[in-house]
Amino acid sequence: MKLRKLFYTTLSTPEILDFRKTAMIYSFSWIFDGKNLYLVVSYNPVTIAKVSQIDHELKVEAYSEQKTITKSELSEKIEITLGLNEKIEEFYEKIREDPLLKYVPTALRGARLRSVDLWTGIVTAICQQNASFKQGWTMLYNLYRKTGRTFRVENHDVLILPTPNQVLEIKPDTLKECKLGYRSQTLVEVAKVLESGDLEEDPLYQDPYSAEKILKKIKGIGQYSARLTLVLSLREYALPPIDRWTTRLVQEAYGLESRSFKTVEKAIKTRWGKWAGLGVFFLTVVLDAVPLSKALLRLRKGELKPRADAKELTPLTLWKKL
DNA sequence: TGCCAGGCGGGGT
DNA sequence: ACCCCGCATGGC
Repeated sequence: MKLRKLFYTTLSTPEILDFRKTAMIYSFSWIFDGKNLYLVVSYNPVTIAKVSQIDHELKVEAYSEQKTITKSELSEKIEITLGLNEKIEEFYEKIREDPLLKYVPTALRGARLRSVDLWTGIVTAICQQNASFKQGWTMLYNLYRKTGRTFRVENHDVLILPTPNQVLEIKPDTLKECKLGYRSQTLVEVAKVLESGDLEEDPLYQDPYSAEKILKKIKGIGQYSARLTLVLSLREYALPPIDRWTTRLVQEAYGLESRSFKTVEKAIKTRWGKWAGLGVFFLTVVLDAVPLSKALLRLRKGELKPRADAKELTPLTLWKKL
């Protein structure tokens, strides 16, 4: 399906913005092509923004099945998606000397988190459960490729995930081909909940504690997945998603006696404050999301910058590989 | 082969 | 409250 161009607008950028890195991090090839970032702005009607940087502005072109969005609505959407209004210098101030994140303000200066919609966020989190980074991103890739829909923006194909309703229609064999294993049941659970309209979205946007509680009601969504979803889709950083990987790295870096959840959470909140969730996100980027044993070796050697030359699959090279 | 990986829920204390 | 186990699947 080819989308029609509606209009374009421009957006002024904050002083600290590295558009290229922001666009690259954890993006598949259909999201970033090396120059343009393709963002799903709406599912109904499907509307995609093509974003590129020209001098000190962002050029934002809207493509859609139907004209319903206005220039100001689009601008606001892009600002939120790219976190252009976040005072990232406050975060940098907190982590300037941090044993885990000290290179974020330099090596990744201006990189922001590219947020996604709630549904895409939950699906992403499910794929990260009890699997390596590589396996998790392969699962998500399979879902897009085998069950997603393609929309053409000029000469570029943009994939979007099936809607919850569409997930419930996928044949079991097709879902199995995506290699989610037992996680596919959770995917179906989430699709059912979103489709039923039972998910109370309002409290999700009010305080993070009730948001976490609401998401955890879904069978298969625990604390980690709930919090990761909040980070990825609502830019809610107060509650850090803590997994085995983060736990061990934080324990080692800060010399914690215990690696209990409470101890690790407290250490993270103390160091990174209200930016805790963003800190966990960037921790995976600076360590190229390598498996735990390798990550620990890198920490001991002080190799806490992402490898620019990486030939492997990393958060920064995903767009070239998948 | 066997074990582990950005978890999770259920059943045992 | 905790502790422990099984759960698909792929990679080593």
